[in-house]
Amino acid sequence: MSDESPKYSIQVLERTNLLMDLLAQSSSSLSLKELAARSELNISTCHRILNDLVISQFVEHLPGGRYQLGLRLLELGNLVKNRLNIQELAYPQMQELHRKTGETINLSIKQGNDIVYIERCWSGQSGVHVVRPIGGRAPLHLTAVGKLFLADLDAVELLDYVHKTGIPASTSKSVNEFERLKNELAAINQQGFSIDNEELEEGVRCLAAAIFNEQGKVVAGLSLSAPAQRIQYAWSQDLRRAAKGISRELGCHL
DNA sequence: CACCGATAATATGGATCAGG
DNA sequence: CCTGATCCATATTATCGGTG
Repeated sequence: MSDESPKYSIQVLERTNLLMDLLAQSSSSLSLKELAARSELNISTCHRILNDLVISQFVEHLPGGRYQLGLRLLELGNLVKNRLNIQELAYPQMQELHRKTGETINLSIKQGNDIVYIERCWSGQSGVHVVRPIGGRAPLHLTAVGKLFLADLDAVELLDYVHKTGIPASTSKSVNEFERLKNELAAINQQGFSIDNEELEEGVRCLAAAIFNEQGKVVAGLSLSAPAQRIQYAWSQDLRRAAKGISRELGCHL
């Protein structure tokens, strides 16, 4: 998680956010004591904040005293989701790509220094599939879609990203030096698609093509992920074609 | 319009209580 | 005895009106 948030000016909001993040990171519910320990907040501070979150239903207070994220977040999340109509536009194309390749097709957008998966097309049948959860995140420089966004940055913004994150490696194949990354991004802009060659996860390769808005900015990426040996590089052209089609529907005329 | 700063309002955390 | 809930004095913070 790499969220370089500007400084909070209201402390409780920062703390509230911290508690919600802790709840989000935990797979199970957490007790007051655990939350206080992990957040390093005083137990009574924790208790008060959580109490108010329970009143607003951002957090649920389970019998037994444990806390978990509440349904209110789903309500709000759905409002946001409805706004992201890029998914609707992209979905038919994603289905088509999936039908043709048999592999998982993802749609992702950029948020801070990460990409977030917002839509997915796959079928559980036959063999191993690479499936990332919707809402899941991954660093820009380690993913095919992320590199599309990086390739769209100017030199200053790219340097800024590199400094802020330190472009850490995730596997032995990760590109974690600035020069190599820069060269790769230049190549991406030339060829119109990007590759993640087992850089985020061993054994998994991805191909991706960018979706542009009416101003010609990259707003999302269409990607295909599969076990490394199954990837066919010809698919990158299919991705490109599909991404181009979606871009046109978004009003991009390039 | 953004930025200060005094002050009212609030959050804090140690202490204490409750209950299992 | 341990965890969670509540209380309360006070340190910290948010607010709002003024100023450049």
